[in-house]
Amino acid sequence: MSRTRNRNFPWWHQQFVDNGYRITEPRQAILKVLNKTAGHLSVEDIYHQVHKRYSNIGLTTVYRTVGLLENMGIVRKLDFGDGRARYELSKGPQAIHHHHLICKNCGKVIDYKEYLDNELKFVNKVEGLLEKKYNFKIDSHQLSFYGLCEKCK
Amino acid sequence: MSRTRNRNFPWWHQQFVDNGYRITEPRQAILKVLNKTAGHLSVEDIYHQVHKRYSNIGLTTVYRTVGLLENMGIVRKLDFGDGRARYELSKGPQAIHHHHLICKNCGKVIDYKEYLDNELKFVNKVEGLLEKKYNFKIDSHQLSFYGLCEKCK
DNA sequence: TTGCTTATTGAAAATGATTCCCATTTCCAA
DNA sequence: TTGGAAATGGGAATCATTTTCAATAAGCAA
Ligand SMILES: [Mn+2]
Ligand SMILES: [Mn+2]
Ligand SMILES: [Zn+2]
Ligand SMILES: [Zn+2]
Repeated sequence: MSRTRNRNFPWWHQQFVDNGYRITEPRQAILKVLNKTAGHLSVEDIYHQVHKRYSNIGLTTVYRTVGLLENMGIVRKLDFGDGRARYELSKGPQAIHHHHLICKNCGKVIDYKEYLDNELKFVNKVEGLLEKKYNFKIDSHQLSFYGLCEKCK
Repeated sequence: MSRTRNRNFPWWHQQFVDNGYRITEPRQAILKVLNKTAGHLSVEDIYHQVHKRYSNIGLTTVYRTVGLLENMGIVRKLDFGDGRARYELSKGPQAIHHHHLICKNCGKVIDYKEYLDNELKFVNKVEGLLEKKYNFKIDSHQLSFYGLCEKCK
């Protein structure tokens, strides 16, 4: 057995290194929560989860980390109109491309993955068009449908 | 000339009446601003505009009215990540169905209207599917593309 | 028109999410 | 191992939005 350190780094490790960001305990803990917990987590949600194991990690750090992850494209910031930002993974093995169906009355949110192929075709066309016409470099999109859920309609 | 009152009500008038909402000066002033001013207005933007003519109308009223209009489907609430809500007409002669292209760096927002027919076809399909599968009543959608603008890329 | 009922309003205070500050700690390249 | 920059955490500060409540004014009935 060599004393070689475990090279089985998490999927996001290299991206941190490439950006010159340090791999700290708070960051690892937060990423772990994001990987393990499904759904649309608020900063407080994450904070509470993280707090179970690391009661020393501060709320401010969660805010900062989540912001960092957003800039890195690892996480996506969502606004469902409940007054607080929510986050979900946009990279990594857990992340599945999807969009949202939102109830305007009770705020229920459904992740849906239907029509991915059609969407891909459609979205690619629009992206190409927009990139050319407006000289943008597009790297993501978001599609949301709004209405009333089963219970609320 | 008859003394008959002008029946040339603004397009949103009937919707107010139908809902039992009163047609007040603040509400008229705010609607007028929304109709006249293009773009994505923050509550403060609206407040400042309105204030030019009606310096007595309060900020709170703008918040309330804009919320009312959102519930009525007259206005759409947008989040471009700058920490304040923004609004645009979603009904009336000024409203043109469109989506947004957003620069993640400088926050520039472009309204685009391309590919409307393709989109309509695609969106209708998805809507139908989602309504059936999740038993929702869908009444609107939002599509946004994110990237870097000409200057920022 | 006049009065009445009650929705609406405005000012000020409260709230609450997010950011800022800064002294202290931690990562990690050399 | 160590110096220095990056990161942290806790409390204060911000600032958009909401709440409160007394005053006002739409709109309906008479
Ligand atoms: Mn989701
Ligand atoms: Mn727009
Ligand atoms: Zn609902
Ligand atoms: Zn830009």
